[in-house]
Amino acid sequence: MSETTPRGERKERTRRAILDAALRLAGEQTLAALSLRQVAKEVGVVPTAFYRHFDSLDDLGLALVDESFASLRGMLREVRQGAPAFNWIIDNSIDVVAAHAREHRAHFAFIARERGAGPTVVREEIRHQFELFERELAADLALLPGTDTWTREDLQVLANLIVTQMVAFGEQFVVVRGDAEEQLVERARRQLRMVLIGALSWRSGGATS
Amino acid sequence: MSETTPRGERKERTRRAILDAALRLAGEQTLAALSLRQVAKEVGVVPTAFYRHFDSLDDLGLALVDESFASLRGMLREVRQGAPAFNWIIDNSIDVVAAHAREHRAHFAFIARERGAGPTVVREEIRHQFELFERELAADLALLPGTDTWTREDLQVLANLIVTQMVAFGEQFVVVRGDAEEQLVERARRQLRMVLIGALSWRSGGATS
DNA sequence: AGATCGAGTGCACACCTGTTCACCCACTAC
DNA sequence: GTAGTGGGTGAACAGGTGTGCACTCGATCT
Repeated sequence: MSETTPRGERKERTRRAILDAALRLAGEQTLAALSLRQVAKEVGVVPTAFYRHFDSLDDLGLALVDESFASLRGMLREVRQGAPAFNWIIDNSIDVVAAHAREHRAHFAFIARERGAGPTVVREEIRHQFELFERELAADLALLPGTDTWTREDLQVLANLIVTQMVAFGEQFVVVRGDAEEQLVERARRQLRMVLIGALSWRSGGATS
Repeated sequence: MSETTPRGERKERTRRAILDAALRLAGEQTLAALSLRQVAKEVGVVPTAFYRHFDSLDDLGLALVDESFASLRGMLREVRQGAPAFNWIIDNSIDVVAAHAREHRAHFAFIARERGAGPTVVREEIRHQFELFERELAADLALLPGTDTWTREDLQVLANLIVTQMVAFGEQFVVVRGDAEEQLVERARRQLRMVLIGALSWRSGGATS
């Protein structure tokens, strides 16, 4: 190995290879069922070389979480560029999530899988990241027309509801193939519309029945 | 082992012990990361005895899924006993889910975990079971006042939305401890109210913004 | 020029993995 | 009472597991 490469570059290349291999292998099972030796073999490197880059598989898992959420944050930034109106949320955000899920399918699937199973530390980090999303979304919602009379708590509750739906949408989107995709998008759009109609008549509409 | 027990009873007892042990161990990691020998040791039985009861760990997994959903079905039956009105759905269904989640915490956690990770066959079975729930809920929703003009598809979409929320609620409920529980319940109630307000003005209310 | 660093190697260890096989021996059926 | 059934045993297998340690040898520093 190693023709004549600058040191840092070589290290970075191996690190990337490990991350990619782990992401691929975790896609077939789950991170918790993954072994250091499997990853090393997939990369084409001796098992002990792994330790030059990560302390443990949990460490690797956290790195993958970071990577995955980096692309998700990019997505969020994109969503925020639109005009602040309810219709805009419905039409744009779902398409943006779908586009990014298509592009980073492996990362989406990884998050979906490790969100519930996966090493404790990884689960916690993912949950934390989603909480951040939730807070940012709540802040955005406060800027929308019609939410003037809302309490901070109500905004948070709605944000949680929307994030839950989007997570579920992403999870299903990543599993589905081809023609069913558009169908899934249409359903998500309708659901988000239902939710936002309900939200619009929240303070004004009152109770139920 | 085996003092002087009737044969069938003895077998059933061991089977139960295996299921319980597997449920407990899976709670600490995930089913996919579980080994036959771990389970056998936990039960206090030799590894090969496992095969007298299950063909494989996947087989065991399916049995656990069946068990978990059996209690969920009991829950569903309970929810259906109420009067068919929107208010009733909000006030009852969440409490019922919470009560059952408290009582069958391990089963709920198992489903939540294995829904995303876990052996393929187990994932598919869980997804299928939730689909059945969705269909039953859609049928119930059709009986409610105000859904007369809805298409079958719209009912399905709303049912999916509600099931998604309830699954997310169950997942979070099972993770939380003590005082935060009631807070979580209150949030779920408010969210369900938002959703149903939106649903009520679905056909009548029209688009948005 | 020579010294140092550090990514990747190779070997070794003790342990855990699924599965096979022949074997008990308490229960059941006759 | 005698034959058969079947849950549980214990040893053995070929292989996979994480990790420690001494090593190479090119890239980097002085």
